Amino acid sequence: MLQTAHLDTVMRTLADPTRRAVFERIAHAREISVVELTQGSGVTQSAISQHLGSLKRAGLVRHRAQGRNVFYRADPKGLAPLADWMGHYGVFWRKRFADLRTLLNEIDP
Amino acid sequence: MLQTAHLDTVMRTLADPTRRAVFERIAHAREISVVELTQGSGVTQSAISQHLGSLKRAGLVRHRAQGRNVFYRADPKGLAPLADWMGHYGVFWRKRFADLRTLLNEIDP
DNA sequence: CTAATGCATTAGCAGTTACTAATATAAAGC
DNA sequence: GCTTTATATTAGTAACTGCTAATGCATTAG
Repeated sequence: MLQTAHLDTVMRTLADPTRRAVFERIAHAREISVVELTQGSGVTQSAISQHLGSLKRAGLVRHRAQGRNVFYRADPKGLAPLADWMGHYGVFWRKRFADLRTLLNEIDP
Repeated sequence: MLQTAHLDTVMRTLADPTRRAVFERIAHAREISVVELTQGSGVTQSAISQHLGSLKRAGLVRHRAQGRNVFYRADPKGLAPLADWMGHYGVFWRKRFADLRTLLNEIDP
């Protein structure tokens, strides 16, 4: 399934704490350059660039080149596979909860 | 942060497709034994057992021993850190996951 | 009791990954 | 022009991970 493959990519991409921190900084800033992301990250510019490549391939961020800078911004749609996956659990746990309530009401009306 | 450490564990645990598949099977069944989980999983019982250990440590599942069987069930609260994290992104998701978070906290198995 | 079953644990290994260092490219400043 | 700055890419490496095979330990079956 293509859907599942995409979820796989998103999950694996966000699983790494350093990369997730990069994503969070991008998401909280409207737009941010690679220099800024590198500063205070604790890793080299190379590492940041590689993480950005992963985030980009996962569809979690977009970028825009301006002069010798490249600005990154989060793509809200990128989290959709994860949101869908979690939403699914919300639905059926709600249903299970409802079933349990029904059962309890039948036992003790 | 302890919260962040927990999210880390949950994310890393669910990132592996095999392990996530195990979790999904557990969640969809009310209760399921290790034999059943092993059947049709494509991996050995040893692998399943190790995945169950990870899921347990991440707080995503609970278990109950009965005779020589061990039955696993999903702990809805285990997904709370993930729902919490996702709630920080976007208006649409914030509302969805605020509701889910409430639900997860209401359930006490 | 002995054999078989269910599950967990361990060791070892192959594949993956996150990192640094080095290098390439291109734009901006001098 | 030459130098500096911003980013990407590549190679190499140490650490991690998910797997199997082997083993141990209970519990049930015969």
